[in-house]
Amino acid sequence: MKSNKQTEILEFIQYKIENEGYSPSIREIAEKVNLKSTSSVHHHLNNLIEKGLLSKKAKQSRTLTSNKIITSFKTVPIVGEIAAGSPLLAEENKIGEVSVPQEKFNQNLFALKVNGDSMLDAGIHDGDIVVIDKGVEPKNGDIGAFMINDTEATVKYLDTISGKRYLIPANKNYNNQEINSNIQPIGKVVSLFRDI
Amino acid sequence: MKSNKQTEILEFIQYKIENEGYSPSIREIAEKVNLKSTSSVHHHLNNLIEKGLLSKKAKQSRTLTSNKIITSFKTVPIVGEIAAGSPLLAEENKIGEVSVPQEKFNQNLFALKVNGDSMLDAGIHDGDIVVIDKGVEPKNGDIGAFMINDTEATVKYLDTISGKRYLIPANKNYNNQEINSNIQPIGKVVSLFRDI
DNA sequence: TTTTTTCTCGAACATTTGTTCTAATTTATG
DNA sequence: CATAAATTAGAACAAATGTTCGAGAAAAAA
Repeated sequence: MKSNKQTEILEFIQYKIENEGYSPSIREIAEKVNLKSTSSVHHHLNNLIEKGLLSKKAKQSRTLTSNKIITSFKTVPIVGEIAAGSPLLAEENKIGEVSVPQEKFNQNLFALKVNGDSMLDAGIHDGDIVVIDKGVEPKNGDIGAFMINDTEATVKYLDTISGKRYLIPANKNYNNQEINSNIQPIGKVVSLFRDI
Repeated sequence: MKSNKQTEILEFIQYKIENEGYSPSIREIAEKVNLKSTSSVHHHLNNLIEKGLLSKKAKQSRTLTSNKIITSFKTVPIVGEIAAGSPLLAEENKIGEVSVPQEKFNQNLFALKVNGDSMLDAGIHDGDIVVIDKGVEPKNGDIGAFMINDTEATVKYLDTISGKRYLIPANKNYNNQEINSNIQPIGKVVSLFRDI
């Protein structure tokens, strides 16, 4: 039976963290929820911590954190057009971010804005954002991201046809491209985002 | 010319906030970046604030916030298959979550797992997650979510053909469906997620 | 009602923490 | 080298903040 005051306190803490970017102090909480004594708040905080709804560092100010059980997401940088020579993964080229479930993938993620319609038949449209896992080398049948001549990035199917490996677009207006030393795999495409 | 120390400080603050959930104190920063005096840190903090890279509340502890321009995300529930009669938007039916940029949309968002390939030519595949804005009524040409007979949800194009309004699939194997009183618009499809 | 538990208050205390000032040190500049 | 500017250190101070204790008030239970 969670008391009304404690709900009030919890919600204020969450509001404050989300909107101000830092935890409220005990006195700020007291004022907000109309408690005259800091020890009253202290009491409720300990209660909330026991219930597992809050965490804090002892004797340190403004270290309250909410333990709300939500899926944890991480942000992934979207790298824009790739200028010749500039490293693909540099944060400097960031044009945006996407948010992906934290557990799902490892650390080596980045995103790329798709240019053109060469993968249209795979449901990948111009302007879509694809998330690429650098830690996974694309295998036959996978959709991968590849670097061409160290200047251009492209997203294509990878497959082997009569012993030779090709980048294969999902659009009949484009041709297969045999893989040579100028083409380096970047990673596997694992996720896709689209604004409609 | 951003000094090395200041970069170090900025990165530590960002790291701390992201991983611990709250800002470090000045003394914690001093120890981390090997400065013996709190005033040295104080000096650099003011510098970073002048440059617009940081914010803080004066005389209040642990209120440092990074001004890094990042998109803020919110989570949206994914509602699964819709059983007859059960309300579509109930959190109880949640089978997952997606994360979308906070500013972009209003509050009335939920997500739906796409069943079937009736929108294949629009690049919407079986198993994709579509985000639906309940606050926006789909107009002609939009992709919308619709409730049929209060039991089934579907995602289709909406358009008017010779004066009559139709739900139009993006797949030639499916037929248009004239809108009658059994079909209610839920909202507009605004975003799409796919795991590949 | 009586008893018990929960909640609240007030005050005092100990740390933590931000702030300020001056001087020493280092680094850049001419 | 001499000078100026930037960086760092040290100490002291004031304010903010978490913590604790005892007692009273309110609510719940017996």
